[in-house]
Amino acid sequence: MYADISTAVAPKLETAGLAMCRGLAHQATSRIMAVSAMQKYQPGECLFSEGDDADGIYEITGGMLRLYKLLPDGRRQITGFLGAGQVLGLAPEGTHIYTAEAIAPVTVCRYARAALDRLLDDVPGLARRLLSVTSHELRAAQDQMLLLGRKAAGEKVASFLLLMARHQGDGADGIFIPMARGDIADYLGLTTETVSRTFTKLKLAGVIALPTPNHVDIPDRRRLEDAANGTDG
Amino acid sequence: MYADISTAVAPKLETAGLAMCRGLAHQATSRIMAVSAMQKYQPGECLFSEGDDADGIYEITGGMLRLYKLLPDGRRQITGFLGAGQVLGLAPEGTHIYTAEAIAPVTVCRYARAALDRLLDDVPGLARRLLSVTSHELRAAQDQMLLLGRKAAGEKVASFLLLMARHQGDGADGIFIPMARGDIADYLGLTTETVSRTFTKLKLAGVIALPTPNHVDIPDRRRLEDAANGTDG
DNA sequence: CGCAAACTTGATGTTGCTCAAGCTAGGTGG
DNA sequence: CCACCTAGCTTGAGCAACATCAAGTTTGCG
Repeated sequence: MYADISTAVAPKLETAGLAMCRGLAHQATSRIMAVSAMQKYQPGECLFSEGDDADGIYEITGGMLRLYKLLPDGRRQITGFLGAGQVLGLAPEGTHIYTAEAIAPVTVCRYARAALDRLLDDVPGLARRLLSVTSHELRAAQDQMLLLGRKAAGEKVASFLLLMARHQGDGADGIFIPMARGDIADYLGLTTETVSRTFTKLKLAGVIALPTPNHVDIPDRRRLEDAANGTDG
Repeated sequence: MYADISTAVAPKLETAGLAMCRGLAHQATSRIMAVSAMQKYQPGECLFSEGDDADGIYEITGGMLRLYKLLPDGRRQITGFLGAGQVLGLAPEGTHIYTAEAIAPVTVCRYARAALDRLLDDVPGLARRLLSVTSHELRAAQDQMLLLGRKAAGEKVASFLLLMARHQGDGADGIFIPMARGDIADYLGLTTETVSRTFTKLKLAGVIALPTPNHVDIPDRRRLEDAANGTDG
């Protein structure tokens, strides 16, 4: 009845090519591809961990993964969920500052860091491309700080659902939630129980429908947006 | 008895020059300086606001400012405090995503965005320099997400004090706090009252001393670090 | 000296966490 | 094909941390 995870979370890889090379000349593209390799990861597998040497940069071509940081006692903060077309692993100090782990089966294109670094001075537009990637990550991080520091549970969950909807192309009412409640909780700074209760409240209020725990229908986008900003009752 | 704000928060501008040009050739430096201008802002004045066209990039040469985002109902999240040597205003979509406002009297060097953008393809190393700036911001943002989402009030305040200490050169025990309790609260996702009470608790526990509300002494750095990670009792 | 802004402290309230128990669906083996 | 088992989700009851509301107190400035 519903699409399974592997098809649902890898919706639309641009047939034209990889995001890393978007807007670059053909010759630049082929030089970049020369230092790349495709890899696959199963759910639960790590691409790299916090503290590892950052010797690779990755672009996701399919699937979904979570990025997170841990405190010494095991508390976890998920800093982002990444899907097809997104780039990760650009570490400033040569060391990864978060762990990257597959949620759904992931395929990535891996670029050797040292080689890419050498191309940086050489390939026109590449640095600008990477700057754009990092700036977008930064923008997302700042939105998330506002959410974590100042939004109430209901607003957090509503914001999360809107993010997922936007991420899945905004077209249909129905969105697929590939991650577990515990992952959502660690992303929003809540507990599993609070996330679950908040889903139930939104359902009872008629703002969303939950045909299965992993599928959310949004009959009225506007009401969800109000819930996300506290602009509702 | 204590240094006033203007001297205390502008400790050590590299005499050699501006951070923007760090590591660049002399000729590159002069081309960058050609598109720059010095400006001053008094406490409370805005360099730019969330949503404004991003037509300038700024480097702080002295003073301190706060960056923040607002929710429609006025709740505020401060995403960072910036001091001498830090760069801001690199907006991905041509629109600023936060407001930048002076806390202490600020002097900045402003680079016209369009001009700097043109230099990007032209001046070797400049793109790399900006990439490094953005990557550091991103790293700070991710640390802050962990703090906002998963740390308790005591851990948040202790982390903040360590950040301030690091920022001020780590040398002496005494650090100067140029911002108000309300600013600290909006940075840590707390209220003014909770910040104040938490200072008092740390003082009573002997972890810090508070000779004035704006001066903190840290007799034992290690204990404060434990408090910041929840590694203490 | 008086005022305003910022800080501190206290009393009370609410949100979301903790602990604990059922529920549901998917997968496995008889 | 069905019973069982497990992992993840949901629900409930009680509680703790932090917010809110409301005074005081201190500090710097005109």
